[in-house]
Amino acid sequence: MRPQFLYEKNLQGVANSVKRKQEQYRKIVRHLYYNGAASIAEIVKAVKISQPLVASLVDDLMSYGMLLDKGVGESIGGRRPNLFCLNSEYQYVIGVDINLHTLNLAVFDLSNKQIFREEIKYFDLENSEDYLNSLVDKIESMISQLGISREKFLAVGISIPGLVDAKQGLSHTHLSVAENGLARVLGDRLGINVLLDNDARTMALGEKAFGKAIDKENVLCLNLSNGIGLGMILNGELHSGKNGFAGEFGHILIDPEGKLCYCGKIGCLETLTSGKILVKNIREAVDKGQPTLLANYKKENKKIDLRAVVEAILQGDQFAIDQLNQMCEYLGKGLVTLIHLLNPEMVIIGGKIAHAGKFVIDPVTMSMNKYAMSRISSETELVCSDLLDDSALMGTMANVMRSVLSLD
Amino acid sequence: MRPQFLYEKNLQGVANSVKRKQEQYRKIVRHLYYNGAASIAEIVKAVKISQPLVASLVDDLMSYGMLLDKGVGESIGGRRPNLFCLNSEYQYVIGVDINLHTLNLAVFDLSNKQIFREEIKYFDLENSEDYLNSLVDKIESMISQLGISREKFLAVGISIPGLVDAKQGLSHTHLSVAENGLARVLGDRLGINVLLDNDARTMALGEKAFGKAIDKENVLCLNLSNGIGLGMILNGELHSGKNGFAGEFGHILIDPEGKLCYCGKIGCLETLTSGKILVKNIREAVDKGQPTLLANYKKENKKIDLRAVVEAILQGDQFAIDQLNQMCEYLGKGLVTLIHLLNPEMVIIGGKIAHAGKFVIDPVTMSMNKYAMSRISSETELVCSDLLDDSALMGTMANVMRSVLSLD
DNA sequence: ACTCTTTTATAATTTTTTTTAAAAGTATTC
DNA sequence: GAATACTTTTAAAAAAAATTATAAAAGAGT
Repeated sequence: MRPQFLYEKNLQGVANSVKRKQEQYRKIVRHLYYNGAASIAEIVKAVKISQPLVASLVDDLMSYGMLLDKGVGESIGGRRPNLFCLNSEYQYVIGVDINLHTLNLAVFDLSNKQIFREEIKYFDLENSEDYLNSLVDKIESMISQLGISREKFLAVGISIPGLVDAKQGLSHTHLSVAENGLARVLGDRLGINVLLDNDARTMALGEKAFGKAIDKENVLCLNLSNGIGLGMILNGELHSGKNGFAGEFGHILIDPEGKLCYCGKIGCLETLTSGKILVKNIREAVDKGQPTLLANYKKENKKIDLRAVVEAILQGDQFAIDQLNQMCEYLGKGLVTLIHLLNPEMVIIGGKIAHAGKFVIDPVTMSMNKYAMSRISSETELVCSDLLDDSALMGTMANVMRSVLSLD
Repeated sequence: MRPQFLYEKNLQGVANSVKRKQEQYRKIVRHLYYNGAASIAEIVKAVKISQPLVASLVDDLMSYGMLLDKGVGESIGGRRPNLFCLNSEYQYVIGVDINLHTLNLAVFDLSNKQIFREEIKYFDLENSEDYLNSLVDKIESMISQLGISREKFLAVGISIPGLVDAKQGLSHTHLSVAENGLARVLGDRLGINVLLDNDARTMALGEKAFGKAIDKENVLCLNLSNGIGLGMILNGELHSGKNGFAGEFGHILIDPEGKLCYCGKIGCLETLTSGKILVKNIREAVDKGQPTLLANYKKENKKIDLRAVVEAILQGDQFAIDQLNQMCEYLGKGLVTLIHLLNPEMVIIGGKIAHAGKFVIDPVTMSMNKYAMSRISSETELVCSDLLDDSALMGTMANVMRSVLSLD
């Protein structure tokens, strides 16, 4: 059986019995992917198929090379079970995390291990055929470098900033040169299925699958870097809205008397809270002679960017901390709106600013305490991501597997 | 077979085959409830069960009296099909719409027809054993008046304002005298299962099942009366949040320099936009001698309440329209936040103010045009409910049937 | 009148489950 | 420390359930 069989849903002109069998296989693979090695008995309970049938399905999957016999496990008071697990080398997933200035690539095996990882700096995102070509080249060279045959790749998962319509595979903000839709164009060129989504949403999927949102049903994931992104897990599912435009948290109104935003509106959250603003404010202060660790950067002709600011904060730089605190007051205000509307159980802060840890969490918490109805907000936990810079990349893997193994 | 069989999910200590059969029955009943009369062939396509099996399941349901043979239908080029439909008198649902000052009661049959309907005015909601008793009395007398045996009632659906945890059957804001949870207490007293939810969410369910949200996946329903409620359909499902506190739209921040809200925060949307404020402002103006149709009300010693204001607006009262327009500007601001965050395909305005029709829609639309990013908001349709005062009551029916017929 | 459809009923076959039994342990008792 | 009782896991046989295939019925269109 071809590896791709998992991917082929909604098969047409195929007997019903074939579809049903596929679904049964998928249930088993799904369970093993999400829960690790299991005995026949455990699978039976999880997938609600009878034991003789599960045994024969597992046999089939073993004969295809998709499952491996891991030998006997621990007994819980009777005969010791035979454990089975996914053959992690049976298939692979390519993860592509597109950022404004860098590109992260990875290849995952079915145990979610990154068997290849590359960070390409100074890979500036631009809407050109050239960018598209070199993106394809990078992926192709990764594939040939690994020497894994193309059929072994289940899909390519892509994370990209801006407005994305995942259902249609369209990226509206970036790479609109791909006229038939980015997913389609890349898929055709690579000969591998491509799955696309917005960076904040992809991060949310990463957190749900591998981070702090595991087993949570209503979680908001903030991507705090130069802008503000929001990915939402609601009722256990990623929320994308009608056109995939959901999550424009950066452009909600916070200060009606505030500054003009680049989006044309006044007082958007992003005019008050964003990495870009933070850096800008600090640069201006440094120019005016503000004493701060970051002033040394300038002397040494190093660039004061967001990474540098976060570093300074972690080193205890008083001025930078103050600036962040101010920002967090506004961010808290915005978050309160989200919490009042959606009553999530957890808010996860990710992106570059998440590296600041308690230096973000504490002031945001204070702001929330001030502005939120405590009955509602007290049910919401505020934490920093522990996947950090990896969350989008891990999210691409999560997105692919979620799509492939979904049961609908 | 007892009518209640549909309701009994997660049966324990029962053979798997029995559960599966129940699920098959439920699929068929579900299809007939949501789509009306159908032939065996149509059911086969919809529920994905083979034709011989569907035929025998339908036979069973007929013999239980749950289904009726509607005779032959139109041919589409071959033998004319035999149509089957739900026996609408096989079971009934009680709907209870609790408002601050009135109580709406109804009994629905399985064709969603209100076979009984009563509006009880001056039935002020208060947190007392007395209220609970007279609520039960009203329901009991309705039941005995109809002469339908208790077993025929599938469930009681209740809509109530305030914070509600539907999963647990708890009403936090009102009727907390019911110590074991309102749903439980009423259920025990009535001897019928009780389903509880917040009024705005219940309205959203009503709109999704019977109103303008049919076939839509992402819809926001506003309950604009004395306060502001919000019910959200996201990814086709009602969103309640972790504790059922989602939808506190009235308490999102709109004006940081604004007035103190009764919730303790400053500048909440409800301090700027709500029926209560509208009425208050108009009353004050009337006292100061403002020329308006509503001034006559005062002369005639009639009360200036929200209903009167809406009436005046519909009669073209310039001052009242102006006041509403002002309110709508703020409401639009708030809605923009929602639309940016959730990218819904439709926003439905319900509640007493929805009676004003275009007098709300137009100014809110204008405000949205001003404050929203048009790429996102242009995908969102803004309409008034056509269920109007019935939406919560219809929603209780929808809630019960959704719960009973869900396939999980 | 004939062919072509669609719907329904019946028979045959396949699939799946339940039942039963065997295998391989653990815990306990004497 | 072996024998026994009790578990859990797996395998095989028997029974049940569900589907596919086939045929018949009932009508539409030409």
